[in-house]
Parts: sequence; C-alpha cells; structure tokens
Amino acid sequence: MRISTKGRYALRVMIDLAKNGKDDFVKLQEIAERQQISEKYLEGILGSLVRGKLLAGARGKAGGYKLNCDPAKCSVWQILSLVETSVSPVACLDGAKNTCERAKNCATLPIWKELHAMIKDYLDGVKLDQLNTSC
Amino acid sequence: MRISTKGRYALRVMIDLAKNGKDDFVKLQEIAERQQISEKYLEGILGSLVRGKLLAGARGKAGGYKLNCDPAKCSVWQILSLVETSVSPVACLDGAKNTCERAKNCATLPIWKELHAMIKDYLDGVKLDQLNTSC
DNA sequence: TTGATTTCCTATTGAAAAGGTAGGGGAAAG
DNA sequence: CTTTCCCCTACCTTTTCAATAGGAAATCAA
Repeated sequence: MRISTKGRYALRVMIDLAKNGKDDFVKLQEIAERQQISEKYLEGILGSLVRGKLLAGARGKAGGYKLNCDPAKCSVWQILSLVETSVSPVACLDGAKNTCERAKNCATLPIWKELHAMIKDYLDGVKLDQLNTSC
Repeated sequence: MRISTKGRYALRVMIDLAKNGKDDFVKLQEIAERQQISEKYLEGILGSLVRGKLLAGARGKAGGYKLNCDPAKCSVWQILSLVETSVSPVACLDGAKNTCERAKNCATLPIWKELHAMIKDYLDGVKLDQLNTSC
C-alpha cells in the first residue's frame, strides 16, 4: 500500500487531537490552520474518522471534534483503514475474496499475502500514545 | 509501496525464466505468450531487468532473454526496485534525501521509515529460488 | 552484403486515481 | 438565529498506470 495524503493527514490530526483536544471539542477551522491543511479537504477526512468512531463530532456553538478512543489502544492501522481507499500491497487482496483467476496457482500471491500481514501487524502495533505528540 | 503490474509482471517473468530458461535464451514472444502479457509492454519491463543485470538479453536469430543472476541470491526486492517507480510507502522517502520541510519535527516520519525498512527487509529475504516455480 | 530476426530505445496515448476546490442544504446545539 | 458539524454533488488539475507505436541497432545465416 502507498500511504496517501488522506492517511497521512488523518494520522497527523489524530496526533494533534491527542495533544490538543483532551477535553474540549476542537473546531475544524482550528485543526486545519494548525496542520496547514485545506478546511474542505480535511472535512471529508474527519467525517470518515467520526463514522469510524475514532473521533466524536459535535455541532453548534461549542462544537468541533474530539478523540473518541483510548490513545493506548487506537492503532495507526485503524486510522489508515478508515481513510485509505486501499490498504493492501496488491489490488487482488483488496476485496473480501480474491477475484483474480490466476489466484489458485499464482506463485507470487503468498508473498503479497505475507507482506500484507506484516504491514498490518506492524501498523496495528503502533498506537497513538507511542507517537511523539510534542511536535 | 503499492506493487504495480510492472512489479508483478517482472516477478512472474523472473520465475518463468528461472524455470524455463536455464540454458538457452528465451524469446520475448514466447514469454509473453506463456505469461499472457502484452509483448510490447513486457518489452519495456524486460529492458529494465537487463539494464539492472538481472537478465541477459541477446539480439538476432537465436536471441532472447536469460537469467543473469543466481536464483539463490536474487531477491524480490532487487527485482521490484528495477521496475517500480517507487518502492517506499510515502513519497517523502523516495529520493536520496528528504525534501519535506516538515521532516525535522514530523511525528509520523519514524513510522514510515520503520515500515519501509520492514518491507525492504522482508522482500530482500525472499529469493527467487524460494518461489514455487512449478506453477 | 542482404535480409530476416530479435532486442533496444524513445515518444505518445488513454484511462484512472490522487489531490484537491466550490457550493449548498440540512440538522443540532447553544 | 448563529454556529458548527454533517452530507452530497459536481468540478478541476496533476500525476501515475498501463499500454501502444515506430524505428534503430545488433546478430546471424544464406
């Protein structure tokens, strides 16, 4: 998988909120400004994170976004899964079942499968609270 | 990194030649037919592998392509590096030095670096002769 | 030395995905 | 009634992917 801007932005925002949004809701505008990301673009990314329950969104005057997960349990993999269009190294591993007709006797498939598992395991092991939130 | 068709084709061809091209040169046409890949497209991929010394190419009547490396030493990583436009999970790790201005205090960079190292190590550990050349 | 064969090299094309931008309508909270 | 998220559609630009086209250069055999 190639990490797109969506994934990188999402991760940065989660780190930002782990640091700056402990109690109160933080406005989209504020996050966007601090992270130097277009408001409108970020809106879509935050929407995915809210739908995925990693963030809580609140409307109205004192509204905004807030962490909705334990930073010690929330993994990089979880975050990326919510915003990336694909999280596998090859397209044939994307869906629930492999639709490639070569799959049965594909000599390279086992490599991609193991690679995918490795990446998932690693990123699932890195939690939000292990990341340097001081910068 | 997302593995593109170039990378996957290259790997399949290397496996093919490890099996079918032990001594003689094998024609492009023959490889393309066996692997069901467009001749012209494959030509470019094979060119990269030749320039990278993993294959030997010979022109003329009895020409074609042949393995130019020890299958016990040639790794998947080596092959992919020659044909993929990028082999890192994020763009900022692509060049020799990181040109991202956020690099110095980027909280996420260490993750991408380690992820990249993991992927490289794994794929560098898988050699051509460990792959199932029977299918 | 001519002509067939086959790789080598460069350019071009077409389609899809990435990375946004713009706008508006609705719901909820204060 | 203002603020803010929420959700949707449409549009745009750039880059990458995948593939095609055409010819030059080398090899070898007759």
